[in-house]
Amino acid sequence: MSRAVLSVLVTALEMGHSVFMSSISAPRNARERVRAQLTGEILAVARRQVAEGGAVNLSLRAVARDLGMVSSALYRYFASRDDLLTALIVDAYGAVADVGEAADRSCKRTDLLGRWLAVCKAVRTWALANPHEYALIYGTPVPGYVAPETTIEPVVRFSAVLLGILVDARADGRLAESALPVSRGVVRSIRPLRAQAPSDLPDEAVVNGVIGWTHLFGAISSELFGHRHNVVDNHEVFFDCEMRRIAALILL
Amino acid sequence: MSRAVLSVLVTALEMGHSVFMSSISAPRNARERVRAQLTGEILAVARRQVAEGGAVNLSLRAVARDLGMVSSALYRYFASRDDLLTALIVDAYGAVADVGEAADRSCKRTDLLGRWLAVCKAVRTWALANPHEYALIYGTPVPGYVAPETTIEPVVRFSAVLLGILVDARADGRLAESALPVSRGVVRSIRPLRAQAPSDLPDEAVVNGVIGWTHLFGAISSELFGHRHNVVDNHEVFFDCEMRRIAALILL
DNA sequence: TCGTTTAGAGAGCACCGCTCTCGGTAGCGC
DNA sequence: GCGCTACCGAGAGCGGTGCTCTCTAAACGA
Repeated sequence: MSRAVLSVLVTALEMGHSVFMSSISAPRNARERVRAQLTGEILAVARRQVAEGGAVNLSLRAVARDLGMVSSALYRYFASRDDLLTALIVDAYGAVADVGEAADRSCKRTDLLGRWLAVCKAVRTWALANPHEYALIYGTPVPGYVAPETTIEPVVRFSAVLLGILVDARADGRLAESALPVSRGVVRSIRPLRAQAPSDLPDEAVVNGVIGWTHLFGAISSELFGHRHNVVDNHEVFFDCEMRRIAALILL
Repeated sequence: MSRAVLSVLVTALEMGHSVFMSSISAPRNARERVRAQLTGEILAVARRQVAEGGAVNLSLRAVARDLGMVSSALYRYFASRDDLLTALIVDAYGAVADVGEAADRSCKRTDLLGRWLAVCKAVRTWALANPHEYALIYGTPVPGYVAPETTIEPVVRFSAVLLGILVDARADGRLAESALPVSRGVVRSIRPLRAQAPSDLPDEAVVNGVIGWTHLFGAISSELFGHRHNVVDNHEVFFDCEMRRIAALILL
């Protein structure tokens, strides 16, 4: 998927376009303009409802009522409740990528640890502020649900942030090397990511990147989903500590 | 909560007793025996339904139909759908504790790395075999849901397994020590767990224990919830690798 | 201006969780 | 052994859900 195509997709989403039912091109006439407008309003109301009561409590009928229309009319814009939820999921992925990129950019390129910690902190802060949207992404997936292609772009964007730190660390000779060798089997197991990562990035760095990424979302989920009840009582302090320890595994 | 009380609770649950609506004592007469029996059947059917379609698709009416009774009759046994789900959640916590304990026991006491890896592998295997029950625990919590006291016991049991490994490592002088000091703030942040852990266990070991625990469930959730799509393609191999790397952070 | 596309309203279907009432019965104390 | 009572299951019903289908009216392109 080319960068140009991606940006069109993103633009369409930002304008409130549903990628699922309407065309991706910009509104050409009044009808399409009002359609885009209403699609955006539906998404906004749905987003607010999810923010307030979680995905379980998202009701098409309630959204319709809120907008002063009848529930069946909503189906002109979203084919199903799942479709509406999917749009919100794509949004949430985008938000995570946004805050991650912003945090990374706010640091000096050479401050590798600072960049890593800033990204972690930014994602956690966003998750705390938007717990239900976080849960949309990292909570229980809907049984039988398959993530649409549209989620690929923001996910790639976020992983690019982490990979960027690793690439710069490599350039500065600051990649950590473990005593544990990376076996051929492990190298093969990460082939999908390997294919997207710069080829001069050592396998070990890629492995450690996945570990860091896993721990980041593991720690946030742990806190947000209540699994640190009776374990940790100052989540922020502990989070900083653990992300530093994970960083020590990756960076010198 | 004393050990004796705990074992009574566990026994009651194993017999299919609902801790929520019926008394905890063993059935004293025929009436209570048949009640316990039916409660167990309800739980079994509900468990199967969750296993097949996830928690979202658990329907009281469907459970009732399956048992040849009318839906309202179910409310004699469980006050609400949430109550029924809660019973299943407690069950799932218990299952995790069970497989963890069994895996730990199957290893030589001095084989610390082996014990850690065995526990991790056992939990992952259970999660793969029972994905929806895993999601019941580590997926999105129901908004407004507060875990009942009953979940404490199995959670403590599982954490005792991990702490046991740390305690034995300490005894054998095989606790890893990081270059990163554990600040006073961090020590304070883990006070709740500190209070339950053996007091001679160093703070750093407790911190690392939480990190290991976090990564274990982070990695399993990552795999099970599909976040390693296009990243890892041999999950088992990578899981083994990452849990070894996390172990290196904890054990010598 | 005329045919076509599109949007919204409304009724309705099948399901859901949950409540309440009512009649029958099984187990209890006496 | 008998009567009382606690309990249990059935049934109807309420308000809610997602989703479908049909109908009318309005906006559009030609």
